[in-house]
Amino acid sequence: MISLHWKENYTTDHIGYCDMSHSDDLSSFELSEFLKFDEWIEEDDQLSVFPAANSSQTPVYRAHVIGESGVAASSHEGPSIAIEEGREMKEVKERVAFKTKSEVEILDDGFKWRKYGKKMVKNSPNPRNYYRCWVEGCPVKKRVERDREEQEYVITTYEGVHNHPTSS
DNA sequence: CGGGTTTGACCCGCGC
DNA sequence: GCGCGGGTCAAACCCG
Repeated sequence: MISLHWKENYTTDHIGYCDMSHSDDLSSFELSEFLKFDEWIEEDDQLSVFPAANSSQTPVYRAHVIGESGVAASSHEGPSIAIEEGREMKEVKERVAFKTKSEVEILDDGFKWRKYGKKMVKNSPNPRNYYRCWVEGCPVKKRVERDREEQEYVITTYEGVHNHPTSS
């Protein structure tokens, strides 16, 4: 039913990010299918699903999991959105966060990003970087910061949905 | 010279 | 109303 696969240029060092292809009802798939792929995801974390920007014909959705542990303190808001086949997607401010084990903070996720800000966050020795999607008219933004207590992890927060296919 | 990045200023919502 | 924290702007800066 649900098959998961890592983006091919990611190694097993990277967690919490994957594409998901499906056959039937998206709103009722088992969260537990996800769990075995990611030790960070908690049982009661919310799952949000939205169409991945890709040019293929088969319906491919990108899924992220958001939970208390992965959300920057001030930005927590329920991202829950259910998508039904053939239904128009609801207009919501989509905001998803995931955590990646990595030494570098520049993770190639298939999109081009343009940095527009940097900020020191309170109670953290690490700066937070702000990026906007490079494509004209695309509303997507992302924040990248290193986890406060687990320095080997990078927290990336996406906001919005790409309105174009991935370049590169 | 041109584009993206840097970096301090600015702005805005919120709690006191 | 004011100060603080977080997000954004934009002019200077950097590097090809």
